[in-house]
Amino acid sequence: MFKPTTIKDIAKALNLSTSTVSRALRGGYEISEETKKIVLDYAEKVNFKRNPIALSLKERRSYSIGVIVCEVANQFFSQAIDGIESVAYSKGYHVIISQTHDSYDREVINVEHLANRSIDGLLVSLSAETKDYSHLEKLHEQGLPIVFFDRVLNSMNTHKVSSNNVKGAFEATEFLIKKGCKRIAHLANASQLSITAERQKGYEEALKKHNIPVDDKLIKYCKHGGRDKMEVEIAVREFIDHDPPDAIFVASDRLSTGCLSTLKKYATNSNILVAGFSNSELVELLNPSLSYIRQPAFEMGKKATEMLINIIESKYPIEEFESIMLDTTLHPNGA
Amino acid sequence: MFKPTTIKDIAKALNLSTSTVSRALRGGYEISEETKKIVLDYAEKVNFKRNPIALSLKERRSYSIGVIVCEVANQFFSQAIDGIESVAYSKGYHVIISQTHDSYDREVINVEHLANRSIDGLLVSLSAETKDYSHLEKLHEQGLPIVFFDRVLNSMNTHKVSSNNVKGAFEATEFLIKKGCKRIAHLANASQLSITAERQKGYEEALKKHNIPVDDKLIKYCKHGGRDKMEVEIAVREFIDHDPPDAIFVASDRLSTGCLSTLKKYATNSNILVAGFSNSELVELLNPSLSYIRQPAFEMGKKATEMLINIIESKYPIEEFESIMLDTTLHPNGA
DNA sequence: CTGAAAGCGCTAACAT
DNA sequence: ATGTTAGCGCTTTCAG
Repeated sequence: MFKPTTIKDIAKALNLSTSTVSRALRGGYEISEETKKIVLDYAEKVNFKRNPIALSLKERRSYSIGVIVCEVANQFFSQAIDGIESVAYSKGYHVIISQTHDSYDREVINVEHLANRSIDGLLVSLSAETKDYSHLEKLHEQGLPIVFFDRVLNSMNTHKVSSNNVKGAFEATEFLIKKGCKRIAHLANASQLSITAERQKGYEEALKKHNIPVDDKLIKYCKHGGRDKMEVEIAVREFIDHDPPDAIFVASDRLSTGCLSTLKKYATNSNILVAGFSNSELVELLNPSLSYIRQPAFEMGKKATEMLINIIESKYPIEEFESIMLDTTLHPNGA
Repeated sequence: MFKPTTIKDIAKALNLSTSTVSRALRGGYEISEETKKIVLDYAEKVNFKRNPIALSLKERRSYSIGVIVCEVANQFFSQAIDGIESVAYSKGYHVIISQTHDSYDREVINVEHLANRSIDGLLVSLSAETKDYSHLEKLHEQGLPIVFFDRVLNSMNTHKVSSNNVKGAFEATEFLIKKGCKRIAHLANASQLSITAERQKGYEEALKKHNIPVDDKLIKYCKHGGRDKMEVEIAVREFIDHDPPDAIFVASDRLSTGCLSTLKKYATNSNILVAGFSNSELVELLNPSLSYIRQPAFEMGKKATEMLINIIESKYPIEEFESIMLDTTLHPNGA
């Protein structure tokens, strides 16, 4: 069995008390250099590691933070996670990742699970299906630090990090307009998500600026965020099957690729331009091609984590919360 | 601050002893139905959750397993992780994911970190850079259960799960040959990886079967597994810059896409066929197109996790270890 | 059927 | 400078 050396083992072997060993190990100034050296050398020799579980129990904190995302396979989220880890590790925190696959049920289960694991704080990007927020609100009221990123819950009073979705969507839509498109459809994510409303706003503002009427029939929502491939295919086919648009503005990564697949399958020579949010590294290789809006995912992950650790380590309850917004970049592509 | 209810709180509130509460909570048969009901109801009411950290300390195990992969953004690994989670969750284990980004240093740090977090077992796919295995061997000798998947360490006596790389590579190479290709290059991963040797073996066997000589100049290794984009670009350009091959067989996911990018950039109309390992869901949309070998990633994750939990929960030390091999599937594509 | 007490590994008053 | 002790939350003998 896996039975690591404990402080007690060392104390016994060296004929010292556990507290002396403990203090020597953490370099307490009250311990003589001599003893310190003996202890340190011996600890080294037997490959001693303090048991973080015991520590957590004592300190009532685990030095780990939980992350709730829809899926790590999505490049936006894996890049954000890299950002999260970079900050967390440097401050001595462990990161526990949990995927909802855009399912509300999984989100509830995972949040509970993480809370049970005594995490010190939670980084959340909501699942596409989530409409009821009580699982998060309950924990927040109990004092668990929570920071939202990307898909935020506006009604909760805490730090939030997102990209400037309105502006990003506006730029992409205007780009399509300047390419000469008049009928621009919008393939959107689940309607209750913060990003959905924001991106739709940018889309509509661009249309209005250029005197193109907003047509509700040209807007479709995918309530499972594209987790179900068929829902994307159905939505796109409704666009193209009669009176097709000359462009589609797509609101998120998984939807963008789903949209391209459908176009490739059912509208091979259609010349429909597509612009959409995507952080995939493969975008440049795609055909049909995709003009894409890229979010500063790594940066967002970093910022959110810094904010979270600030709350966790703050001596006093925080009253003032920030909402940070980072700019996206548009990458034109294709004909 | 975040201070959950404890068993002690309940005991006090109900005027019982902590042991009675503890037993009632876990349905101990020695407790009267009446008391049990009172305790359960009250626990429900105050939203009591047992503290898993205290439990871990007591039981000397954490019901969590660590996973070491190079990166979650790689679809092969994210699919494998889904498989891992599906088994782990159903058996009551938590999954802690850790990325090496194919760096040896990160691998060492992460392994130590996980071991310190008192995980009950470790699932490992080696980083491309790793040549020294003492960080893993040390833990294994101390009794930590370890199961390898995909990039296995053959010299360690434990369970292993991989796909049938020799066969997969053979089929892909033979497919290229049957397409009429004669000069088939091989873009390989770091030479010390198990998968590299196996896939090269399949490649060479296919060539030999069809009486094509193996040419060392047509084989290039990427020692950072493509983490450094330039290394892929350099390798591919060496292939194509003079006397280009008519096909390239690529040994892994990141390399496959890197190879396509380079071809798109420097050999747009070359007609070089590419076949490679990839579990990306975007493959069908790529241009240039890629014939791909797909690994049963989800299945591999499941199997590896089942094996790991078997070791963890086994009453007796395990002596007989298995090496499972799963079949890949070839998906022809393009002209 | 219920309670008291010890112990998991570690730290931190509080002695000495 | 070092030792003793209590306690973090929970389970589990051992008593009653």
